[in-house]
Parts: sequence; structure tokens; C-alpha cells
Amino acid sequence: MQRTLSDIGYSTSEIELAVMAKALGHPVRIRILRLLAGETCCFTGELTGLIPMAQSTISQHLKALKEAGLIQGEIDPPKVKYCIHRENWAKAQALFGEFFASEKSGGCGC
Amino acid sequence: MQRTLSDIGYSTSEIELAVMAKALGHPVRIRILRLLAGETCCFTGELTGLIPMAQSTISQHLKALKEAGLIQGEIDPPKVKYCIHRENWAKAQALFGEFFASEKSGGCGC
DNA sequence: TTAATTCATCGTAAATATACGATGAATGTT
DNA sequence: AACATTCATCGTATATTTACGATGAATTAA
Repeated sequence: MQRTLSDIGYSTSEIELAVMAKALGHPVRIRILRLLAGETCCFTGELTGLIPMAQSTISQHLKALKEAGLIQGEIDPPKVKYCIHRENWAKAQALFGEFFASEKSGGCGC
Repeated sequence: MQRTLSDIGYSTSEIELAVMAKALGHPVRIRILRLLAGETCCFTGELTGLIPMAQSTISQHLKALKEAGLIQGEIDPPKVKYCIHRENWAKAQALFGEFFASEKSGGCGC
């Protein structure tokens, strides 16, 4: 990675899209988000019960999702309750929606 | 990566979402897709003119997008004309749309 | 045939991602 | 105070990603 990203001058939405997409780029994180997007649960412990992976691994994936802004954690000692970050979720929905809706390459003939 | 993905038993849509999201997980690939989704161009050579990266690197990113099914290449010797893969694009649009629309975690109180 | 053009692939170095178990921090319980 | 519970973080090994330049394959042009 010799060339830094800033050399190209990406727009904010390009960065935001890439960051969120990267966070979605692993099936277990899709699974986690689907579980959190449902109405059933929000605790980390429940996730470790539902997903056959080490607790540390799940925590790592939760961290990635949190850093991408897709989820948020609320401390409820000694547990941590994870939820969809609704504001950013809506933002992601809008960004991806606009992105996919922008397809208008009719003039290429392919 | 000691645990294989198949141990968990992901659904088809989970895999498909993750694969496409992973392909979207780099800003230069977002940029490329935006350029291709526009009506301006489709040739690799034009992309190398528009993006300050080595030709080999751009080709590598194009390969990633192609493997994810988001674009397709049409040989027009000695050039290659790249286009959005419309069918899969629509599929991705639907998958991401459904995914983000599934947020109904009202019962969690977070 | 020879040269030029276009693009993919190879080889490589460095960075990042992904899994695990072990440990530690924070809080509640006895 | 001592213990248990829950979760994050550390350390580590391996795999993947990402960038580059160099080379090769395919086709067109001279």
C-alpha cells in the first residue's frame, strides 16, 4: 500500500460507503446485524450463544461494526447491550440506496 | 482463520451480501463503479487516466469487482470495455435494500 | 513480419483482517 | 472482602488485501 488514499481525493460519501461496505464484508457481521436488526435481542452474551465462534472473535466483529458506526453499545452492567445505530443505519440506507440507484449507463451499449 | 465459514451455515443472501459488500469496501472501487454507472465511459484505459494508480492496480480492482459480479468485461480488441453488470447490480440493489429495510428493533429500548 | 497498444497476470513487500486462547477491567453478588 | 459474571483487549499465527513494477498475451497497425 504505497499510495495513500488521500492522494486520490475521495469524496466523503465514497469514504463513508467504503467504510460501511467493508464492515458488511463478512458474513458473520451480516448475521450479527440481522440479529440486532430483529426485535429479539441486543446482548453480547446472546450473540455468543447464537454464533459458534469464540467470544473474543465476536467481540472483535462487534468492534468493527461499532467503528463503522453501524451499531452502538449501551452498558448495562455487567452486560453490554448492542443495538443498531439507527441514525447511521438510516444514513447507510440512504447512501447505498443512492449509490445503486445511480446506474444509468445506457449509452454504452453493453 | 481456524474456523471455516461453512461451520456456521450462512444463508445464500448472507454470503451474497458479504461478497458484494466486500467488493464495495474500498473507496477506489466505489469510484470505479460510480464512473461505470455514469454514462461516460467503459474502457479500462479511460479509468487509468482518471485514477492516479498503476494500471496493474486498477486491473486488480476491476478483477475484484468482476469476481463479485458487479461488473462485466467485453472484449473490444485491443481494449476491454467494462460495464456495470446490470442484472447483478439490480440484485445487489434489492439485497441491500431489503437488508437495510429490515431494521425493526423497536422492542429493545435503545 | 515487426512494432505498437491494451490489458491481465506474476512476483513481491507491507499492511490489514481473522481466528484463537489468555488475561484484565468493571460491575454485581455473597 | 472475596467471588462470579460479562465483556474487551492483548498476544499471536495465518490468510488476505493492496500497492507497485515487470512481464506476457492478444490484437491491430505499419
